[in-house]
Amino acid sequence: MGTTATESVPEPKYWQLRTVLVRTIEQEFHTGEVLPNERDLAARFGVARATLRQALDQLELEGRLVRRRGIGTLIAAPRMGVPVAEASARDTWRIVDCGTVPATAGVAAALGVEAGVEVHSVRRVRMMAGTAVGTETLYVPVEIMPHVPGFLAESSRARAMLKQFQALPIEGESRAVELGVAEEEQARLLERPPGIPVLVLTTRYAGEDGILAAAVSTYRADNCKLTFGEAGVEVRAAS
Amino acid sequence: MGTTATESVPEPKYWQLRTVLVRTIEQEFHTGEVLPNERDLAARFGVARATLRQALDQLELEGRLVRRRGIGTLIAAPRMGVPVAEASARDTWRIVDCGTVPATAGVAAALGVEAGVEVHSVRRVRMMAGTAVGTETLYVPVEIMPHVPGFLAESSRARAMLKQFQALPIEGESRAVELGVAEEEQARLLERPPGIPVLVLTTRYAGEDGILAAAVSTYRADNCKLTFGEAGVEVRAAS
DNA sequence: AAGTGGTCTAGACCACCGG
DNA sequence: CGGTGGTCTAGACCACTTG
Repeated sequence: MGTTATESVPEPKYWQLRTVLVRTIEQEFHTGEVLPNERDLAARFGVARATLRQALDQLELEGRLVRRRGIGTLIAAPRMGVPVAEASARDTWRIVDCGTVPATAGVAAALGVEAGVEVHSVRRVRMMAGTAVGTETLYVPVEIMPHVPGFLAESSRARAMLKQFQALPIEGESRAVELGVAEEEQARLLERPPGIPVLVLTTRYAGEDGILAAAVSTYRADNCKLTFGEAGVEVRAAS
Repeated sequence: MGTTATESVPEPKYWQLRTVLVRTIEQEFHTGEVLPNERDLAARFGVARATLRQALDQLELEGRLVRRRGIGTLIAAPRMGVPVAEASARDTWRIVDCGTVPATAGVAAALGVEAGVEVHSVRRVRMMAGTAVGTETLYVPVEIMPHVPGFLAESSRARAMLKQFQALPIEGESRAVELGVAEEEQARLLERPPGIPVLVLTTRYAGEDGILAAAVSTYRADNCKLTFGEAGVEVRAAS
């Protein structure tokens, strides 16, 4: 409603610039097209390159742009919808490794156990459209799954862990989503530099007597839109 | 900074700096404490202030720091868990305004109707611990709720709309979460400058014959962690 | 080799907060 | 007033991609 016309403090240049760029790319560019290079754009708008880059940073965070070193700045494709509900399709996941280690403080909190308790962990990468969109580490206390065979090759052991996990008497799940940045480990798995923004999804699997397992997933925030669909209510956005 | 000498591609300084700072603030600082000012920190680490700020930007995105103009940089409190399931507590919401307008392209897509169709909208701000943590705009096609009284004061009309919405025969909900930045409107409601990162939650309410309503919410990404099904056993087996 | 985005610097000025 | 973070500049060099 009446937005005050009086700006006691004029908006920063990079934000004005972003607004102009949003309009421009919505009206004059299509997915995959290349913007003029940063030096030209900065000159055209009469700002320093650093200021222009601040505006582009915003647009990249919104998923409107993709910047590729050595190539240029492109209009991004719409974000992929990544279903977070239980999925059967195992082939969209690639197992990375697994292990059995004492729980860190964070993991222990998610599992509702004491820090240091031994837990199994399986790390996977989620693939969509040929690219890595997310990582997941599943944690299950050894007490919950005591009979994981130890003599197998790592990939076989990981599969055994997942199979046992899927057989657990899970009664419910609770999830949380927050913003984070990819550290070295995740960044490598996502094939991106460290520091890229990610959506961090924490899932807790509850049984009758408490938490049976927990998973921490990171999804590329530039690429991905996490979807929580109730199976019956899926909407056909495709047309 | 004596780090590993041979990096095929040495990590950027700001990332190394972030790593150092993470360790420092985890070990030597508590919530609410104030870091040394940026100029001192930059000097201490032997980098330009802009580089130090790049590292602080990362930490702010992760919700570890809060920067206050004129005050300093503080260690942030842990993020608030914001339940996203249906809540009864209406008092945590503050109605802003409402209206009846043609659907924009985005809204139309969420509702599964054609752009331009008339829709009711109600805008609210979600308050937690005395601060605005999120905004929400609810959209319901006029066709679904044809009998909203038009002669009332705005606040009464908004309440009437919400009441009618809650009486709709909703059979299921599907949600999506993605990253965005707050534009002028949301930024004002959140009492923050434009451009702050937000988690954008899109909820679609489905009835038997299609989408009855949709809501677009934005939550401060620095502050908030969206939680789904906190109740522990809030299960909904798809059947 | 030429062109792109990514990083980094040194310095300046501004808006805000407190005493 | 002095101190803080926020913005902006002009320039430099690096890493990556393509021809």
